[in-house]
Amino acid sequence: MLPPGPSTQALPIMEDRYHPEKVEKEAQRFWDEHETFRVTEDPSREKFYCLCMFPYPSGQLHMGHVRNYTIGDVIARYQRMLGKNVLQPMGWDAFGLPAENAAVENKVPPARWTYANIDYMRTQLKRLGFGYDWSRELTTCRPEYYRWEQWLFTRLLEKGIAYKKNAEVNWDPVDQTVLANEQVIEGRGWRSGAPVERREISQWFLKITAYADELLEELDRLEGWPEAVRTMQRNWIGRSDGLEMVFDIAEAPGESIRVYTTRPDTLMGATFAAVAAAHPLARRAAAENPELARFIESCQSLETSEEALETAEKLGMASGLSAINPVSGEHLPVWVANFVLMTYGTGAIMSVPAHDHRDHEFAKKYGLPIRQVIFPADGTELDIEETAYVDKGIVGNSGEFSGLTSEQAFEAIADHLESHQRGERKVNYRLRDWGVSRQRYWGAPVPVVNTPTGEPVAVPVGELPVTLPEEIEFQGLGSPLRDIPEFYETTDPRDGSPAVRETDTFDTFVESSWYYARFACPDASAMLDERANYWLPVDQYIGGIEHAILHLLYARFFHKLMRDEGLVESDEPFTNLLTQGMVLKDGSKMSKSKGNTVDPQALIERYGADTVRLYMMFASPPEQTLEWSDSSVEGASRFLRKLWKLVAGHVKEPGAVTAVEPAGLDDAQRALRRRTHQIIAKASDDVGRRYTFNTAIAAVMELVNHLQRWEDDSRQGRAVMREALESAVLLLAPIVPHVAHRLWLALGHETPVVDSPWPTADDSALERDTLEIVVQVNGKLRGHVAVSVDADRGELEREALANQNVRKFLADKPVRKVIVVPGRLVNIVI
RNA sequence: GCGGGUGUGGCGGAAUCGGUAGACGCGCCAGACUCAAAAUCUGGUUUCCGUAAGGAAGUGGGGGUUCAAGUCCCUCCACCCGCACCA
Repeated sequence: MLPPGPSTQALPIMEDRYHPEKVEKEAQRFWDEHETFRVTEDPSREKFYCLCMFPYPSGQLHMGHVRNYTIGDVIARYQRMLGKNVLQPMGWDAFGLPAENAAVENKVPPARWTYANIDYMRTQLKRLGFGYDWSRELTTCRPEYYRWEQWLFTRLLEKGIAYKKNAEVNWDPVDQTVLANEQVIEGRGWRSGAPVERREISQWFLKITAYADELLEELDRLEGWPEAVRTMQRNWIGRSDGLEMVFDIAEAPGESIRVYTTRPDTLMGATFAAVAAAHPLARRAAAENPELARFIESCQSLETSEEALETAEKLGMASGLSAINPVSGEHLPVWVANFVLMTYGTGAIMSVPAHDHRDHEFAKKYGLPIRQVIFPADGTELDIEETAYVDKGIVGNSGEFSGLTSEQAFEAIADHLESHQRGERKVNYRLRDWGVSRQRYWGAPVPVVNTPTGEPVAVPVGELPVTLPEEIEFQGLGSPLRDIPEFYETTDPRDGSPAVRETDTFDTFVESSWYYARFACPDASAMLDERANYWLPVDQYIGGIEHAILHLLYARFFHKLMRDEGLVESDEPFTNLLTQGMVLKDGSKMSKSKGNTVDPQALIERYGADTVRLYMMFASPPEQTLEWSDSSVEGASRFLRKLWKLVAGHVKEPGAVTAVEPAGLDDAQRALRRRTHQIIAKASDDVGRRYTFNTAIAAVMELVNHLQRWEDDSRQGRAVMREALESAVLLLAPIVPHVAHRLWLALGHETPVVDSPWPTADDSALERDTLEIVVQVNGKLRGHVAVSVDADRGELEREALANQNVRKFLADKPVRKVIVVPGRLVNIVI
């Protein structure tokens, strides 16, 4: 009698041909009906939160989305097969400029356009079979979402983290509107074509710089992040440790400038000082110097962005004033220079041409002296007139500080100036506070009321959300909120006197900075509730490298804001980050403007979702760029047909299939079983640890190719075949879940494959009696020998020397040395 | 300029810890099936020499370490990404 097993049940009838559309509908209906991907918090189980960067609902999915979400779905389904409680949500980053542009073009309110896009893109995601918990879907343009960031903002206002200050915007003088950077094309307004002006207006900021150090330090601990992203963030934060010094102005007793340097050790090499054109001292000097005034004017009209700066020539003009070196008392001429930034440090620098490239270039151009005060520790002689020496070394020509190392001189000079109250150690950051207000309509309203005295007051919590009117006439000229009295007419919450509601909206990066947390508790009656601490941090975050800096930095910042508000316990939002590569065609990024896009929808309709998913995962590893190839998609489809046929043929054979009896296998059966388990081990490592899905798929393909030639229909022959087929289906299940669902049923299982455990390699199946060993002569491959696994070194050596082809090369030359790498090779050196 | 990365057949890619370079797929060539085509199956496919067995060369260029280098070190080149006067 046969032992009871899955094969004793009636098998569902299986068609000979693979019909992806039918199979996929069937699987998706099954998941829907069983609410397969709906999850709840379960402290008794290990959780896994897998998240892909949510899409902007631009109209339809593009290949980048498909790649991103396929990677995420494969990881989520794999983790589920490991038995974890897996959360994989999806939502919509729904505010943004394209909706406004589309509204102008199509005369449709941005809200309506956005919701229509969401509806269509949702069907596309569903068609691809991603295992999302749709009950948690969120849309950032809904008041029930953005009301909580408005709430947080009022808290930050109270804490002084949110504040108002003047900042520049792009102003279109013809359209009379503020332009986003993307709307400025070659310095002109995108619609009017008028040259864009810079205007200073009062705007809202979040004090991210208060968290600069924490954001920087924790990068070292984010070991699950790509080094490239961590480096980019480090550079973006740009911490520098230096000294801020006071230089008195010789011609104006009582006046001084503050100067920042990271190289106090070079102080005695300073031969002039330089200030930014916008520096108060420059303006003062210009008052009596029309030529200088003209120069300052010309600096300000210069393009301050793009390539203009890249090649900009260093220009400057002497101010006629001089600054006194606080250590030596030397008088240094003060120049106004276009390369000094008002926005960094103090807007004034000491210039040390000998040890700074910019100062060197400037000194050469204007004939200023160059004085070397740092010398290479190894005594190398330098031509300091030729090029600046910017490395650290030994200090010289510096009075009492001569002979010290750069590091010692830093400390000595800093101590000296601090003790005389002429300077202090100071840390500076490249990072600026985050300007969050936008003079745009399609965004979350900044929850503030502007009182007649000009003082902004937070909207009281009880009056939140401040809802954005959605049914509006949108012209694209300025924000329509300014034309809706029902929106802006309000009262001062403190005394009821008339006041004007803020019409600025938030930068859309605000919504995307905390959505990952809201997914944990999308219906919470607070910003977050205790469920957030079950799911957070996100175990695996997946998205494009283009978000390496801004989005990922802002989200980290928001996580800390929420932590300090007592909403989450963790310090960081994303434990592991995977940055997927771009999808290219003909060597360049797919884009509408280049006309090289491939529409995923057409592809899905033609081949089915599984083929598209398989191709995406097989074509290259996730972090690399993926070069699009139509014919390779064909290949993925071919493989699935082959697999289908193989399973169909196997289950059609009459008679039940027994379990494998390892002791009763012949050599060929043992070899097939070994291969199966080798591939389980390999694919598990590839999928689970390395995230190289392409090589996991290749391994399964190899197994399938082998199974195609398997003709042993004996009892054990069919048993090892069954085991191999089942393994292949399980290993592919996260990648091609629909066809795997169907094949798993056909193989007689009642538990759906999505809930079946990931296979594990059986060590005893991996054992073998003989090995093939490579024989080299002088490092060159000369032959193979089969040896028993327990052969010792001497035996290996004897076998190797006995090989015919090897002997041909040895001839009668003396063997100098034999290297034996057990289990691998023998190298004979002659 | 600074920082990071990549360079392997006709193409996408593999080679995980220094140990058989080119797995797997695409394409191409030949064959089987077919009236024919598609589909499918079988075999071949780095280059050069050779009917073959086999040999030589070969992982962007040059040099080095090692019994052994795509992998490690030095140097140069090309391309990609990020930052870009941050004192």
